[in-house]
This record gives sequence, C-alpha cells and structure tokens, in this order.
Amino acid sequence: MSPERPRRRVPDATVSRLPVYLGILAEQAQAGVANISSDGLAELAGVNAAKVRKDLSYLGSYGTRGVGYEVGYLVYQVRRELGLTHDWPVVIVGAGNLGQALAGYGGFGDRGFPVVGIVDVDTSKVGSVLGGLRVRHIDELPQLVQSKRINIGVLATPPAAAQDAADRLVKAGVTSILNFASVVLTVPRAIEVRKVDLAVELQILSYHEQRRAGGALHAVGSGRSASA
Amino acid sequence: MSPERPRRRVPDATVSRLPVYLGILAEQAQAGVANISSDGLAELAGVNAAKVRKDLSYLGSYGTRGVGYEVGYLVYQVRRELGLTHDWPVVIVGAGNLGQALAGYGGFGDRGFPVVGIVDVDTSKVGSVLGGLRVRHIDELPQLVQSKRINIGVLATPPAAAQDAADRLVKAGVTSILNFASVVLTVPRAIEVRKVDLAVELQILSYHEQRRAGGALHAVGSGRSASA
DNA sequence: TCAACTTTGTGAACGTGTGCACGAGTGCCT
DNA sequence: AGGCACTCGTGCACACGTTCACAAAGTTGA
Repeated sequence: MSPERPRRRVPDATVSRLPVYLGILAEQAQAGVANISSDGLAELAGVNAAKVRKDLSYLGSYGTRGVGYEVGYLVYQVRRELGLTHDWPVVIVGAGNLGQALAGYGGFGDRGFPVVGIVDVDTSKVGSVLGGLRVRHIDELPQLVQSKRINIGVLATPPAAAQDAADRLVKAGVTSILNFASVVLTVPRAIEVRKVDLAVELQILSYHEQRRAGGALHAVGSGRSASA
Repeated sequence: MSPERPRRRVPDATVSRLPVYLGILAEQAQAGVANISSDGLAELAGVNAAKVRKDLSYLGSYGTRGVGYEVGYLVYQVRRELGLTHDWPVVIVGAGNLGQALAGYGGFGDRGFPVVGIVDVDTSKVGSVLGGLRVRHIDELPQLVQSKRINIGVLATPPAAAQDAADRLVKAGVTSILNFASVVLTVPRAIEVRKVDLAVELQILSYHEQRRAGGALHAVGSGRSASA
C-alpha cells in the first residue's frame, strides 16, 4: 500500500501511559519549560526513566542526546499518536445518577471529548436538560450517532440494562465504549471496551488493607457452609 | 512465627480479577445456581478457563474435580480473601461536582464501603448536606479518620488540590487512596493508591479510534514546530 | 579542535502473566 | 465393582513488560 510503513505497533502498556505523560508535558509547557529529560519526566510521572525512553521511542526518535526532549514538540507528537489532533464527540447512554454527573462534569469537553448527546430508555427522563443537552430517547441513537459522527459511547446505565445498551451502541455504529456499569459486556471483537468500575477498585484496596491487617488471623474456618 | 504459613502471595493480576468473579458468583448464587465450572465462570467473566482455575487456586483448592466449584462456598472464600467479611468505611475528600455525585451514588455502601464522612477545604461548602452526610472541614480529617477507624480515602478534589489532600489523608492515618484527580500522587511507599481517570480512559479509546481510522494518513509533518 | 559531560535509544536479562496440555480426582451409569 | 465422562490443579512454554547497562550522539567549555 504505502511506500513505507513506519507504523510501529505501540504496546498496550505504553498506550496507557502516554496520556499521563501528555498531561505532565502540557503542564510543563504551560509553565514555560522548553526541554525535559527522560529522567525529569520519569520523576513527574512516577515511573522508571528507561521506561519513559522506551515508551517515547515507539513514537519515533524525538529526543536529542545530551539535551532531552523539546516539550512543545513532544506534546504535539504524543497528541498525534493518541489521535487527539481533533475532537471526538461522545454520547452518554443512561441519564440516571451517574449519567447526570458525567454530563455536568465538563471535564470531557475540555479534554477533546465533547458530550454531544445523552439518551435514556426511560421516557419520563426524555426532554429534561442536563449540562445544556436535552435528553433524547434511546431509539434516536442510530440517527444521533450517524449525524454527529460519534465513535465513542459512554455507558452509564444500571447493570441490568448495560448489555442491551451496549448492543444498541454497537448497532448504531459506535466502535469504542467506556463502560461504567459493573458488568462484563459481550461485544464483537472489533469493538474496544474499557471498564471503569469503582466497586472493583475499592475491593482491590480492601484486599491490600486486609492483607496489611494481619492476613492469616481468624481465618480458621475450614468447614464448608451449607449443602452436602 | 505461625505454626504454618498458608499465605500464598496472590499476583496483582489475579487480585484485580477476583472482584469480577465475585460479582458473577454472587449473581449466580442469587439465581439459585449451586455449582459452577471454571469453564462456566470463564465464559461469564470473558476470560480463559485455565486462568480462572489458576486464579482460584491461589485461594486454595476449593473446587471439586468432575463437578466444579460450589458457588456459595466460593463466594465466601473470595470475599474472605478480598477482606470483604466486614465493612470498610471511607471518607470522601472534596465536595465539588464529583464528590457530590459519589456521595449521592449509594453504590458504595451497598458494596461494603459506607461513606462515613465528606470533607472540603472550602468553608462555604462546610455544613451542607450530601447523601445524608454533613460536609465537614478538612481540618477535622484526623479526628474523623481515627474515630471512625477509616483506612480508605476517596480523593475527589480538583487536580491542583489533590497532592495536598493526599498528604492530609496519609497524615491522618489513611493507608489506601482511590484517586479521581488527574494527577500523579507522591505518597509513602506503604500507601496503596489506585487511580481512576476518565480522561486517560478516553484518550486510550481515542488511540484505538485513530489507529482504526487509517493511522498513517496526513501524518506527513516531520519538521519541528518552534525553537531552533 | 578536542576532551569531558550529558542524555538518548536499544540490546539483553529478568520477572510477571497467559494459555496449553495433561495427570489426578470425582461422580454417574451399568 | 468397574469403566466412562467430566473437571480441577498445575507444570511448562511462550508472550509481554520492566529494568539495567552501555554505545552512540549530542553539547559545553577551554
């Protein structure tokens, strides 16, 4: 196809760190810092310097030996790699507690992910206004997704409704889903799903607390509970 | 020390999956399912069956060959391993947009993490009531943490205030932090921090969308922007 | 110009996580 | 009782991620 194929495959672990680097770099640029070394960036990001260099090397050789990385240029390159050179409109599915909070949050639009639609199955919620947007019925999803060229959907429904909502998002043409429901979604392989689950995070913290608290204590019970 | 040391070290990757298994198992128990195979659980969790078996084997040999796992008993064991045999009270720091939403969410208490306090630096917010709780001043944090035996803190402040809030949490005696601010926290090594960052998640999705959209396109620019 | 110093980019070693494949128990049916 | 079907627990090989260590490449100062 193309005369050259400079498309390195960026490892998942690296992709998940790039946004962190980007945030720090943008802040440094704001503060007027012109250059930054892998050591400096590593310190601010709380990771190993070699890891920073290897991560950035997947984007290309944008550093200068003896000097470091030019902040402004690196910001540009990371943004380009992450596809942040233009906005990605998103639609929120579910206008309950969480959906309302997300719609009113504002942090989406600022970061290049403007919320251009909110839908819900509940007709009693349709028509109300959240964050300057009128809630529409979920049946309008396909036309909304098409007319606004939406690729990313945010799932903020109760667990029981999540799979159906995901199916509707996929059918409407969305290819990436940010899932806030505590449910494992089943979607076509081509669809990218990321899950944000507060309960899971808290339970992981609980594990560490429990471990800290003595671990083997009172863990004597070894007989089964019920059944034969 | 102890006569025996049955404390297997559970890998991080496994710990992060246990809550998922737990949710599914609890649901199955609710539905009256008595036994489940690693295959069945794997299907519902969207992972490999061997992985399920290996994960569960870290807790002990709780399965029965030829049969599978007894759901109720496994629920008990996973809960015990995760330290969910008792509640873990949490305090929310930051009564802004996000803090309010979290306080009103309710999903915390249901899952064994009752919100027993909300604090903020802003004196104008102190005294207002969120989710049945009166917002207190952040200076009351130490006494709140001590009197309520709080180990887990939820950080819901603006980015600029997050590090200070984290310092206060640590000084007050909290040992685990769930961080919603888009900031890399610096804390003592013994403190467990988990970060939930919507912007990061969206940017990761953006990466995949961009990659899908053709990748190498218009990526011709190879000259630096500013500076010499 | 040259030497000393700084910092990148990356090969190689190490550690962690995943998935296959199979031995070893267990229950069921005849 | 014995054989068959099923499923767990785990050793092993492979893939992925992290860190070290160092040559290469650049800068600075005399």
